[in-house]
Amino acid sequence: MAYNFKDIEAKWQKFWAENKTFKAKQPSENQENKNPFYVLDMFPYPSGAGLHVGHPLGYIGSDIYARYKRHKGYNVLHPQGYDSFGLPAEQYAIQTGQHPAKTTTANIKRYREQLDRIGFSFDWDRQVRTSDPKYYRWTQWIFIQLFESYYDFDDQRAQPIEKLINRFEQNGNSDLNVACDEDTPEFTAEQWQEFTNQRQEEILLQYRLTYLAETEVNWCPALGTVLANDEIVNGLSERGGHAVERKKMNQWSMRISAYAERLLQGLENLDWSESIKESQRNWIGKSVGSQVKFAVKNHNDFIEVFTTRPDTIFGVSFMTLAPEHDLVKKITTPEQKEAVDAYIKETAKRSERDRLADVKSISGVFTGAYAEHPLTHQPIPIWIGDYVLASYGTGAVMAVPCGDQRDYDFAHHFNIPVPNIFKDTDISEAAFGEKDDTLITNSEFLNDLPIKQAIAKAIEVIEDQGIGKAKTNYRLRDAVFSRQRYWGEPFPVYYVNGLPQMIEDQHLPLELPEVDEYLPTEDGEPPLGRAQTWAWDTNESKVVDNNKIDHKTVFSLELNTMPGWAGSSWYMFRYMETEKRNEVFASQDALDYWQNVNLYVGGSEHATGHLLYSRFWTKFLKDRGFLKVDEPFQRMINQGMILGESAFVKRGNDTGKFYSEGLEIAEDYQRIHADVNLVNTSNELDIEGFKKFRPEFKDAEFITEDDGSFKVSREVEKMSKSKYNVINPDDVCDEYGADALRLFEMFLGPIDQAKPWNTAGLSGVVGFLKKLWKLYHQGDKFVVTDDKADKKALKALHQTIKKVNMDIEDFSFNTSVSSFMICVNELNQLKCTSREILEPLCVLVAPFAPHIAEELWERLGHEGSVSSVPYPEHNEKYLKEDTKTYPISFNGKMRFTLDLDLNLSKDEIEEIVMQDERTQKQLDGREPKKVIVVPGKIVNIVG
RNA sequence: GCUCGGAUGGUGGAAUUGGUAGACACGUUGGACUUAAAAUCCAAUGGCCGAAUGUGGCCGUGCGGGUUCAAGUCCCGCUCCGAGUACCA
Repeated sequence: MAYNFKDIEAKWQKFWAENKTFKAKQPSENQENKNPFYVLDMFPYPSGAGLHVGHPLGYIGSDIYARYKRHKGYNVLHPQGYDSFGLPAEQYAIQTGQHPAKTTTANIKRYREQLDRIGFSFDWDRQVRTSDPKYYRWTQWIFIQLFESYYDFDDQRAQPIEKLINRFEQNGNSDLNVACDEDTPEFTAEQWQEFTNQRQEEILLQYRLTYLAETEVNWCPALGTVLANDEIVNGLSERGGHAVERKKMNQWSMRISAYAERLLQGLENLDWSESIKESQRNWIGKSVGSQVKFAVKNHNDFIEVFTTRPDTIFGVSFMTLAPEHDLVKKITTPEQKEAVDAYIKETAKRSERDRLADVKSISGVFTGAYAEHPLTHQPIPIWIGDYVLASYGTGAVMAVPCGDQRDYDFAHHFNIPVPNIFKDTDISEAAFGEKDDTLITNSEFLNDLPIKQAIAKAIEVIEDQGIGKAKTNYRLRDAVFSRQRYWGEPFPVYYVNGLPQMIEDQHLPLELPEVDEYLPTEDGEPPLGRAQTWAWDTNESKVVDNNKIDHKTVFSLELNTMPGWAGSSWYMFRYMETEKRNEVFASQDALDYWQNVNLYVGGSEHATGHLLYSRFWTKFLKDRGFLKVDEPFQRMINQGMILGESAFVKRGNDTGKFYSEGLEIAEDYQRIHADVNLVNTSNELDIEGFKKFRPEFKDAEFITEDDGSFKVSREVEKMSKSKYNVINPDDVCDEYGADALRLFEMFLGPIDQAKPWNTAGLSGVVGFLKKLWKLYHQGDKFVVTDDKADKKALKALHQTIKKVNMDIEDFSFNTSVSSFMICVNELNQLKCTSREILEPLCVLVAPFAPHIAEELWERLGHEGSVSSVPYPEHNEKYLKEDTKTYPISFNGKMRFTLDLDLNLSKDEIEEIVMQDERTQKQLDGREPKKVIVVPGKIVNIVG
């Protein structure tokens, strides 16, 4: 019987679904007392385009691992769900008027169908959707917990806000070491008691882990909305090409900066790639230095700067403020006002990224004001420049042009003096780069000190004189948490006298209201501003019509929604719960049992977003006693992207004719994407199909090769709908089967690398599956014998077992597939039919190609699924070699090989090699200088 | 710009982590089977040169240097490509 993947795959997918083969057991159901193991994929955003072959790459890898762990006797939790809030659904809603919930549901259905065809061992009973009110009820709940908490640096943990209020009442806030806004005023216990309730609430907001603050956004006046950086192309909005400017808005923020140190330290114990950990380290950006105050002349103000190089303080020749810095307006002199205002207006048009990336154009304006150097008391001109960002550090720098290239360039550009404070150095061409042994000069008490000591001394003096203090700074900024969007979680917040109030836990979820359109309102309010029924009745504890707002018992609700990362920051814990999802985000015994994700698989592009926010929320939930674990993802594997092989046709600019790739073309031409589904493996285009593919090509003329074929050129690009290079996994499953798709995706290369998809290569794994099937069959008959296995066959099998076990642990699946091929080729050659070989082989391939394995397992006479059968383990006795083919090298170049007994000593090997006539021939009479013998590896003769 | 990756035959990639570069596949070429095609099987396949039923030589892992008996692998300096860059997910 021929290998019929269609019937086999449908049969076993049905079997798995009906028998709930991959259901993970909760602790109470876990009679066999298996150890838990949690394998998780980063859940997908269900886009309208559906899955392409790039998406399942990581899922296949994690599925192999999950199946492997089941074979190893673990109770495996391997769930899947959807990150179903997001911009694309909202964009689509704006264009079509369709409710995003509707399109999202349809997209999810399509995703599910596609996923089901690939044979994943997901426990679908546990799926989550972030846009489901039953789910986001708990996202809102976590938000409230954050609101009700502050961070204590002495305890290194979050604490309930009541504890802080208590401390205010006892001692005021002067001797607290807790996270708060920079500009929080000091007060005594007496003052606190005398503050109005309103004032107290305002102060508490400066401590809460989620708080309201003015933050900058990309505002598009024409669209009346805030844009993501993604929606801005070359400084203009992607939709409509309108101008975009930076604008301050009052928004919710998350005080993630309080966790900077713990997020940094926690990386040490994670089994993640060093590169991702390094990215997070750099993102958190810890730097040690000092904060210094510069008084502004003729004003009662100070400019605070942070510097990692306080030793260079005598090299300061100007200061630069971010154009958005609060002091700018205040200190600018009347003469400079016009220039400063114009400059601020110009910078408002540039994104932060543009400002940082552009190091070539130097721009800035003098404010007319001077600061006083805190040590020399000399006047220092204060400039503004867009290379300084308001959101980083204090938004101001003390410029030391002799030591910092940007300051150096700025000084030269504006003819500002560049005093040199580095002894015996040349700064005529460029700023001086740091060297440890350099001495400081022209710096009073720092003279002739090397840099390290000068830094220490400078901090000492700065602290003594009360002009600053040692400080550790982090680049990590608090995360803006408000979005002016419809399709996100509503905040469980209403406003009384402009102050936020939380809706009580028992009244959650606060569900998204209906709106007539998904656009902002006329006066620039977020889409929720369109809702007619969006007010909170505190007596009834429910949402009521806006016209009932009386600011006494009925108040307006928050109009912003939460960002995409809200729901994805805690979903890994939701999967742990099955029964009590309405009562808790996850129950304690489930959390205790599953702990955290043992293996997380997803893209490295989330390095500093999702992966940092999830760690933050996990730490917070642990601090407040809701979790026992400090980290969400213990081990992580990052899959690379699968790229598409785009096809291009050449179209003449003048004649509009299409030319086959090999032809000489007289006129200028354009390269146009052709749908890759219209091109065969020999790069020949289906001309008729192409004419139908886009109506405007209907009557086009095609100039073919001499043999009548029309060829396209190929180029590797990102797989995307707009490039017409998308390969749909459904099509691959239809034509070759899910097992072939799974094997091929793994065979393509290392899971963590980007690599192009090439459908032609599929025939390799299809051939393998056929050969595997053939091993168990003779003609139409299933034939497996109880014959004693051949020694060679045992060796082939056990080599493969050893290799595959190692490979799975290392996530090196491409080499596993290779070794399966080698093994099957060998067994076919040996005409092996022995059960002793074929039964373990079947289990061995099961995680990779589960459908064919289940079928063969059944044919081998077993009942039930192969998926929990113990995984084969290799036996060294079948692998033992007693000889080794030694490469014999001369000066590092291999000249011939020699089979030698592995038990030979170094000297014996050397003797045999030297006696070999080929050695004498190579040496050609020369006397070797040295003979290097590495037993079991190599012989190298030097001379 | 900054941060993090990557680069090996015509193609995807392998190389026990410093020890025979190119495993395994795809593709190509030749052959077997066939009226023919598909499927299947067999053989060859990094480049150049030399041989001509001898198994030999040179070059070769993005580029330029270095360390070493030995470098795809380690070090220094570049080039190009990809990802992230704080409101895409």
